[in-house]
Amino acid sequence: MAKRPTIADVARRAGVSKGSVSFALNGRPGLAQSTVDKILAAADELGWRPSNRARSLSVSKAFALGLVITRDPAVLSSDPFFPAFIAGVESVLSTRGQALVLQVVADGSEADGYRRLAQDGRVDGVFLSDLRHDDPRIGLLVELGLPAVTLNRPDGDSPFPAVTLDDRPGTRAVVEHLIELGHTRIAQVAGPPAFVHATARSTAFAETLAAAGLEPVAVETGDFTAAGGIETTRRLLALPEPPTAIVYANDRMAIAGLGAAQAAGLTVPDDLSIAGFDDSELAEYVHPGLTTVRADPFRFGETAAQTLNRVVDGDTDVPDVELPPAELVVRRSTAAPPL
Amino acid sequence: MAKRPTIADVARRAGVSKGSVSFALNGRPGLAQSTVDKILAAADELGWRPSNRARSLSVSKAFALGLVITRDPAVLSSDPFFPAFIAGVESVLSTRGQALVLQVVADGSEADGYRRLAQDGRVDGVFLSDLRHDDPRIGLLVELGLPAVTLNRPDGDSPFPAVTLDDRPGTRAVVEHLIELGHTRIAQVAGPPAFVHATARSTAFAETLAAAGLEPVAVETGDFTAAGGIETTRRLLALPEPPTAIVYANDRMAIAGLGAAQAAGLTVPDDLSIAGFDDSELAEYVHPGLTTVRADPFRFGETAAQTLNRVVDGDTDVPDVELPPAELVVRRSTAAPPL
DNA sequence: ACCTCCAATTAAACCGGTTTAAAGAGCATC
DNA sequence: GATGCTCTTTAAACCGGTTTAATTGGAGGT
Repeated sequence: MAKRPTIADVARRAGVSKGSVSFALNGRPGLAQSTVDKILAAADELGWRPSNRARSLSVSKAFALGLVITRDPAVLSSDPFFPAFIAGVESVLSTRGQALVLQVVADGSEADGYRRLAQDGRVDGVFLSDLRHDDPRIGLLVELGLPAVTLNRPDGDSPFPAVTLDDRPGTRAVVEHLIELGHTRIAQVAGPPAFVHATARSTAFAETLAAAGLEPVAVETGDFTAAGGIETTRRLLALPEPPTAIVYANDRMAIAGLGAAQAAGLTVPDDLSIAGFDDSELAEYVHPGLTTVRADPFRFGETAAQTLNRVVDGDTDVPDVELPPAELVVRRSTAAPPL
Repeated sequence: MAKRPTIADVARRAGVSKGSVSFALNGRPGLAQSTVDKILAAADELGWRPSNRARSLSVSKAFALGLVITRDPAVLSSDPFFPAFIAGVESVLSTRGQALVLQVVADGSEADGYRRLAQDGRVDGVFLSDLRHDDPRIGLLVELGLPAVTLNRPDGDSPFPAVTLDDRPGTRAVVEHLIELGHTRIAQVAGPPAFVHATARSTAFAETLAAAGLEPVAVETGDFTAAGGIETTRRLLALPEPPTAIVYANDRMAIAGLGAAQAAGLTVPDDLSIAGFDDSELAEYVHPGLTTVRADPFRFGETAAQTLNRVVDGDTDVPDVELPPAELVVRRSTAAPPL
């Protein structure tokens, strides 16, 4: 376990100064090509890689990006979004020698998470996920001077670029699909209205129905968890005139709702049609297969990382990026309503 | 956005030298109490927090731990283990001002992930999850000189402490539960035999059956994914004498298997009993609720982080830690076999 | 042969902490 | 009053890079 070589070792071996090694490594002009070659060869022979720690200190950068997620079971426990999103982020970071730093915080104290990342200088920028209406984190990050990219577009002013994926076309497609099947009594289980993406799905739902001259049987507000899916579904099924189709704001609630309907003695899709949102792994494999909307969280992560890196690199006025909208995936959980 | 204060600012304000400030901060003896108070007061007034970067450089520590996970959809996509595990890890790290660095790597190239974390000096230690038989990563980490803790006990020699959760009692309980219900034709969908925890569950399954004088109808090897759960279940149901109960090595395969059975026209549990492993969120809410085994990944993360930190802190001979075994959760997916 | 100018290179400061060796202060001892 | 000893405190080196300002050497011009 010999100590790793330092820049001084390389300099000595190449017969030049530390500064020249630094120049050669960073491809800065002003060095003769022959010298550059000599230095790179020496570095190679010694297997030298510059120390991140030293570099971090002298250039005041962390070479890392941060993601704060809440420990809230609703978001954390089995959300299909984050793992794939993170994989997408990493696919970008690994090519640039950057790392991803995770902060998991207690529900409600996300601010502390960002503050910690900033004060410790652990990261050069952060991802702002699960954007809320009038999200206080935007102001916080401005105050902390921490670059960021928002996932979805905030409603207020924001100095940060946004990477957006329009949930509305997918939701619209689901509703239209149900209407085409002949449904007129359609209900929704929405997500918490505090979230931007939850309300986007909700308004798209309402607007599509309205465009067809229909109105929702009922709209229940869930919390994106399976438990919430059960509870809201039970309420909908207990209505004097229950819906013949339910549109859920995510797959977890939909799969739980499917279970609730079956537990209530209903057959899906004969008695009740059910649609989700996400196309999570299990959606395809439950019985009946879940009609849902397919997003691409991996690509979301990839794009978000690229965008954030442009900001971090000092690019001003990085434009928002719009991802291709999620598309409808029709499976067996939706069919014509009972007669 | 004034620049953050440095140790020199604090020293000037307190009228002492940089060194004294450092001593005071780290609670080292040799300073008069009055001086310590004066320094801490000055630090407080300026809102000074030592720079992690500078500290990292001078003490050659990263103040961070690392986790490498594979991008393999089988492990990544909706594994209920990691998010909760990570939350547990963070609950420890956040109190110590440490960070968690994530590396997501392409399937099969985990070695690169660890190598990168080590060479970049990003972390002081790593978690070794999803331990395999004769896991090559152990040798790699020894070679890299990177401290680690293994999740489960490796079969070969290992210089690292292990945090273990015995899967066998839980599996045994499931099988005994099925036997008590009257099942004699029990099959298993195992995990990939390369994984230590997969074979632990498999041997416990086989041994418990054998102890009751039974033998498995069939053992299929799945890959922990929902798709694999479907496929193996179909094969089991197509046997000339199909099982009356199937024990799955995780919930994802079990839930998919449940779907496959229902799609084949069977009623669970009347025609077929099904049991999973993990007690993931959806287990409770699918129909019928899944009988499974409840592990505690949060606590696993917590304990692993504490243990790894002892190693990182230079404690030699940190003992292995055994977590309380997972326990059986009986729901509606298991019942007496059909007559 | 001398001066100028430019390209290539280097010495040294710097980032913000930690740590070691040495200096200084205060007091008892002889 | 000099010596020795402990208790505090400090100056300076160090971690391993980056960056700026200064230096060197050689080519080109007159």
